[in-house]
Amino acid sequence: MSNKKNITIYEVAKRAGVSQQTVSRVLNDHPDVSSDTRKHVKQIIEELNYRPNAIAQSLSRRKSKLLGVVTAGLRFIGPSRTLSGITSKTEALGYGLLIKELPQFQTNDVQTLLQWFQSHQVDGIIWAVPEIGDNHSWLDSFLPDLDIPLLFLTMPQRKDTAVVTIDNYYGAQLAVKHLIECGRQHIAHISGPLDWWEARQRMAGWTNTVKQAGMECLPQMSIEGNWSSRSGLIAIEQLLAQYPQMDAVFVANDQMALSVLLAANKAGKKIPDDLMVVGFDGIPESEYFLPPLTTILQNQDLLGRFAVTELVNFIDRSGSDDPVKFSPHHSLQPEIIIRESSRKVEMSKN
Amino acid sequence: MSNKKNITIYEVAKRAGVSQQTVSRVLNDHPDVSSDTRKHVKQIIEELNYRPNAIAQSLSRRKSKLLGVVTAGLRFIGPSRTLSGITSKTEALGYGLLIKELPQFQTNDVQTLLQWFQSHQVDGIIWAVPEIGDNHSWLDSFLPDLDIPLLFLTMPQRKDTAVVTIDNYYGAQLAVKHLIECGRQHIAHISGPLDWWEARQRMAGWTNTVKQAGMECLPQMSIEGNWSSRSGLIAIEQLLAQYPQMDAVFVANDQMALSVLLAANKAGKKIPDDLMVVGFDGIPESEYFLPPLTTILQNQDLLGRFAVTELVNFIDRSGSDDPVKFSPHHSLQPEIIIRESSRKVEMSKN
DNA sequence: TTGAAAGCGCTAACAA
DNA sequence: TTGTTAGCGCTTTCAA
Repeated sequence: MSNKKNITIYEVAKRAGVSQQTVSRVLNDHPDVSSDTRKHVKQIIEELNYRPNAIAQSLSRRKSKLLGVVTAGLRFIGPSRTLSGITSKTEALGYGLLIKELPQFQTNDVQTLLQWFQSHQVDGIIWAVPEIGDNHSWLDSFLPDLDIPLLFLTMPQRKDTAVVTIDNYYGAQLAVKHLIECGRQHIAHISGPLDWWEARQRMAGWTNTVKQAGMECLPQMSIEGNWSSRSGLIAIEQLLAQYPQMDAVFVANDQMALSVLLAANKAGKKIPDDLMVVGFDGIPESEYFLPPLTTILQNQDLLGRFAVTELVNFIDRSGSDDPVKFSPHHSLQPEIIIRESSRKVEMSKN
Repeated sequence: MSNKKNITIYEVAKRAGVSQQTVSRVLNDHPDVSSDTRKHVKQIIEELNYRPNAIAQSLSRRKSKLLGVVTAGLRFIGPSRTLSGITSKTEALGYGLLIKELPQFQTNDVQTLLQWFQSHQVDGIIWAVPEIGDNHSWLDSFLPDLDIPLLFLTMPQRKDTAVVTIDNYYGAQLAVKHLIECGRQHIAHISGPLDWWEARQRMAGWTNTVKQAGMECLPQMSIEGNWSSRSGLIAIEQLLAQYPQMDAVFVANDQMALSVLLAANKAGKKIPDDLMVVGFDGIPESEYFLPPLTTILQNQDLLGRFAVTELVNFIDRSGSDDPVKFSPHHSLQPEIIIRESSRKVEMSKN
């Protein structure tokens, strides 16, 4: 039972025999305080176990030292890893974090959301919802008169917009080039849902790399999944039927790749000999799939951390001199982890 | 560029030709406003697109309509699913959410954290970090003089403390009973790290259920893992060596079960015929393991939602009459999902 | 039904 | 180096 009423800066001032302003100065490490006074005030603060009221500070400073983050799909591992990166970097830079998770990836209530953050005086916002369909179409209408810096994750480069993303196109290239190096000639693709920008990027990486290698790239060589293991299962079965020459498949995420492994096995296909499989994401479990899965590792934690750094840098700068334009575009490169599902088969003949 | 200065309640009042107090009454649906005035003011608010400053409201009301959540390990699927439940229920109940993720499950900076939340005037806190080792030992010292309701997730029942958890003991019982019903006699266990309360509960459920069935329960029948697939691999290999009679294994999470499947397969054990495997968690991928995994489904999303409901209920009540004691204890029951990894073998003989 | 004044706990501007 | 006086934008008395 802490019966003490809320201790304020006035209590401290009274006890210390100084004005509340002096206490405020001590709190904010203002230089104009004699070291004796400072020491004394600090001691009183300690004794009273006083902590400044952050709400009052925010109101007065018109700065909250709070960031806002909008996310979606935390039940999936990707978004939550990104969030984890965001939380840790936010903390490290001395900010707090206000979080909103959209119930869907698509929402028509953007304005309310933005206003909520605004009314809470957040110093910056990270929009960590990937571009799907036209779920970013509101940008044109709302972005111009938002006076809070807003940084987007996982969407295409865009004029006057700050974006940090992972290079999915490059990741797909890595996957396909690896399969080609392994001598595969008929590389199929199971894509993510193609209204997702990321899925389209991965597919484009596949398409172009295959073509550039002078290999055929036909419609029956790819099937659209929806990221779930179940959809991967359906896709691989269809692929097995409609594209029997297939000797490798680049799957747009590890969950789908998991069931590809399973179905191929059931269909009597040996992996990697008959069919090589490469996934995407680099989830920890992929190392223990049967067989262990070659995959493209995207460091989503880093993505989140990077986004926060970028945003806070801007916030700090913008306080000073000229209003810098805030529209960097960065894209982080994933890397390939080669495992048994695509281990080069020994060429015993040549 | 929104050149308009921040619109305040005064602007609205001036434009509407009323006092700021009247505007405030309209904002808060106070009854004492004539419906004409109300309508008029609302219209002005609309025209100006005015939104009250939440910070100022918090300061004045001494209530923030914000909840705080402390989490850890968001890179794992469990904590993030719980968080997801928390975000959605928080939103649904009209609250905002301030989040802190601990860098480790163990922290010695609890006081700072609590004070941070306190200084931000949160109306309640959810401590969503599972009990590991003595990472909750601070409870005795700090809890008494915290004047914010605090609700814990995933720790043992405790006097004068609000706890919501999943019944891990019961879940383990479900798993083992199922294996016994399938006729298995030598049921081993791969546990989680035993400094985790949840891991101990699951192990206790295994131990007692095995014993109650009149079966032996020896030290060499269980091995401690650390939740990772890698540790599951090591554990099953050791188990295979030191407990060859084993005809079933209850694994404390699905990640470890994944590599059990893999290793058993490599060792020439047929699943489920030679070895039945039951996991814990019910991750979506488990349906696509090879073979599909029987597992104990714990609904962590629900856990999060439930916690928020409980907390907000208390907050709302506590405003009213007598200071109700806040120390409910609830435990949610998991359920079993039976799949191929433990499908009852046909008894052709009897 | 409405308004004026005070205050929430702090910071900022100006004096002293 | 310190203190005084105003706010920050709202809600809460208390009058009218």
